[in-house]
Amino acid sequence: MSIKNTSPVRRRRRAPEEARREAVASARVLLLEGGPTAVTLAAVAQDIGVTHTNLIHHFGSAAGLQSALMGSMVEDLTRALDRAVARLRTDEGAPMELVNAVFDAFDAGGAGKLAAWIVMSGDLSHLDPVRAAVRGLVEAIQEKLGDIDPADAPQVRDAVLFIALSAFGDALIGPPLRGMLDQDADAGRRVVAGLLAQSLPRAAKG
Amino acid sequence: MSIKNTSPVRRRRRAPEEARREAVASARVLLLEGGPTAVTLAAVAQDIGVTHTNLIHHFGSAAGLQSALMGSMVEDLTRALDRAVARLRTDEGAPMELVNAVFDAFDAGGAGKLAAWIVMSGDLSHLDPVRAAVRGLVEAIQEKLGDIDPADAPQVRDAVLFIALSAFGDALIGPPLRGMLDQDADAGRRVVAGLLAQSLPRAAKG
DNA sequence: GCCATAACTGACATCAATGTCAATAAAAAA
DNA sequence: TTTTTTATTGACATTGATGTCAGTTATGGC
Repeated sequence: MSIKNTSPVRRRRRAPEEARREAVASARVLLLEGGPTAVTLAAVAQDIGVTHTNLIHHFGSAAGLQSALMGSMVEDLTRALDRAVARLRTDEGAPMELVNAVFDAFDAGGAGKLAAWIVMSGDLSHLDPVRAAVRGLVEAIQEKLGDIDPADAPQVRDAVLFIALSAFGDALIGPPLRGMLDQDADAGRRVVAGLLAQSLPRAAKG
Repeated sequence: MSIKNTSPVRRRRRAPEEARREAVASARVLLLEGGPTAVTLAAVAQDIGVTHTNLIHHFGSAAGLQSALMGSMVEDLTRALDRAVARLRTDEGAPMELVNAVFDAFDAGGAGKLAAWIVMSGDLSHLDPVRAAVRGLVEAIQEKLGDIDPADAPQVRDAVLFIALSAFGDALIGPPLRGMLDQDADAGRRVVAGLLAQSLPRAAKG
């Protein structure tokens, strides 16, 4: 007679939001450590201790997981930019503060690298939330400058474009490029802040 | 009795260098059109009309093909930077010329996107040839400025750093970012050139 | 012309990633 | 408690990318 040794396997069961949160967090680490190809269902599943089928259940597909990852990191980038805006609106921060905030936004959690991945993958729709944050940055700077000559308004947009391009570039190739030029880690920020101080239109401070 | 219908299949046979050149050219197009995941042995093989086994024969492995692609595009980037240096040494070019040259170098043939791919893939050794080109750029600018105060030397390195960061950033996210700010296609170059004119140390022109 | 070299191919084998499906177990609802 | 819902799993199937191998054909050197 065969003994049915059906020892009931204990399972942990998390709320769907928690399950998704855990998976996205793991996927983010994998992306930054091993690049885009490292983000696979199997890798994430093993990392957080579930089966890859479980991930498909929660995200629908591998593309769904990647999409959720993009959304999460774009959200973080947007939040970081919004924080920079808020700080700009309250403080009397020098240009260096603004530059640091934007550089940090692109650097923290590999947001810059992720943005590059999104661009290279082709679907730019994930970047939509960034648009509002960038425009908020423009408005905040304009307000901070007080009443500026309307003719100087384009300069603010130029400044934001320049800071964003530099911060993005720094997040991706900053380390190797600074190595080529024997520059320290803060060189990018320092240079950009210096240029910004020269170029931003002066205005009557509040 | 079976008739051996061995109609001899006609094959074309190229010199190995030509075969490699064709494959790398195809791989580059695939990379820029479809992103890193689009560069597969099967895709390249079908594109140039050979079998994927043939590519393995010439490049040893898929990684070998990717490495050759990286080498090819880094070579192009280096050449473009060297051309910018040469132009800088002969002409009386305005800052805008220099900025255009560097922006073009990162833009042409998707060099910037490829550099991002290399960085995200993790093996930075492929970027080694760029180091010499970047340093050459610094020296060329210093010569062009003539005898500058030695105390101003760091400013040249700073200038190269922010031009390179901006050009690289522009090559990757320039289009979508400019879209967010309602800027035209030349905005990035214009802003950087303007800042450059302000920041470079003045010196007695030859 | 003849032969050695190597460019080239087709037919496999392998592995990883994705996805399907039925069954199971945990939690909520009744 | 009983029922329903659903998070979770294991056992498949499928597809694509990579790689191996033996054999075939083109080309240069003799």
